[in-house]
Amino acid sequence: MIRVLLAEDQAMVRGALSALLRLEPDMDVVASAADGQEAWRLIEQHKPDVLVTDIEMPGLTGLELAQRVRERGATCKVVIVTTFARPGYLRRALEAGVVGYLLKDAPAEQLADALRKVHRGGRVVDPQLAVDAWSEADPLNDRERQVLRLAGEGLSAGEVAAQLHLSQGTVRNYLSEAIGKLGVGNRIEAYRLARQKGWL
Amino acid sequence: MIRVLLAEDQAMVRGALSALLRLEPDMDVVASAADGQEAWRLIEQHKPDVLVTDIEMPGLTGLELAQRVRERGATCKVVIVTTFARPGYLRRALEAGVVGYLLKDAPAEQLADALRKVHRGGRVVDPQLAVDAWSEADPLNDRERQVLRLAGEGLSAGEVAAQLHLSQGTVRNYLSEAIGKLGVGNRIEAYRLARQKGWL
DNA sequence: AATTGCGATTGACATTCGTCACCTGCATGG
DNA sequence: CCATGCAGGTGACGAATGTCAATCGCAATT
Repeated sequence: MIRVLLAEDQAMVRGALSALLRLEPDMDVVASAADGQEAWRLIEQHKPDVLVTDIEMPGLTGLELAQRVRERGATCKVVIVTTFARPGYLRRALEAGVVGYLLKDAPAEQLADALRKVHRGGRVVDPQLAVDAWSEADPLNDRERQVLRLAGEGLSAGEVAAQLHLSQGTVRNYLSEAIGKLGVGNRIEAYRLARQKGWL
Repeated sequence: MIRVLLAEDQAMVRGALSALLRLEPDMDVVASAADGQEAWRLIEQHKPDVLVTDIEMPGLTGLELAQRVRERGATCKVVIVTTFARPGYLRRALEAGVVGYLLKDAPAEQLADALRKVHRGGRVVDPQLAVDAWSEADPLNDRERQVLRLAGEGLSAGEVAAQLHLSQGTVRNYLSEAIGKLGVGNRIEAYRLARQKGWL
């Protein structure tokens, strides 16, 4: 019997995934959580074999949750199930000791199989995504990332400068560098590209 | 026996929702589709009682699908299940004759109940959302919408003008109006706000 | 002590953006 | 017929943006 804990913020999807796993005779969904904080409490309480978690959740993200599981020495395997095929996410996930990374685009039958494989000590990662993850490194440094994030939300150079205690010119320089590194034409495209790659 | 057709682009979620509904003794998921086109074919083929559809799907969106169901006189009720609590979406959905609008944030148990209620001839709409939908009308006209969509993807005024066969100045005028109507400071914020409201 | 490297800054420049007032057709309806 | 809109365009102005080269301070080398 594989004891599973589910973390997913959208209640309807959470319930549906739970129903899906309950159909498997060798699976037991011991609990489910709507965010990372709650998931961590339930992990300590139930000691599940496998944690199945989304990435983008309020409070503690799935990636941060995976890190915590590793740091605090919890014994459970972590499998990420997410919408986002972002190389940066996968990379961070693997660095956090995650042993499975599935996309919500993948067929539903694949989930139970993946959990069994992981429970036996295997790894399951979308192969196409794995290639992208190691082929393209994040070219941005911390400052560029910060500046790009804020600029992408519509703040002007001056407003970004005020928030980060930098000068307006410096902000424009960082933005210019980020635009150059990403090979695009303006801050809007830079933000979109970085976001899509999971670098923001 | 309520005969249900499921349209949802994420395979894993589609499978999970299907499992969820199959648990109900009075529900029968007769087929499921990964996009709007496929869903329409399956509706003609299976004549389901209820169509449960997502909104954002490749090709034909859930809203367009609902419109088509109404226009072509298919008898099935339409229930939208989506991530997006956007007033504009709900408004368009209701105009298209949709009788149910649920959020993926809502508890999973609610889905089956909603389908039963709809099947009996009732309506199910998130009450909070219903208020927002009628309080705020979309202030943008078609041109402003088009221009804003393209500008939001990082195109410059000149590039947008080329695509729409307009002059550069006109494009900037439309953008300026959109920015004014939305009460924001630049095209980036305008795009984000319009998108969030479901107006894009 | 001199050198190298790096984060941050400055200033100058051309381009793009956001705003506004004002023009041009063109359909519509009194 | 005229006038009242309305979609689209023009031109001009100031502000914000994107690009570069040069500078400063400071820490880590050597």
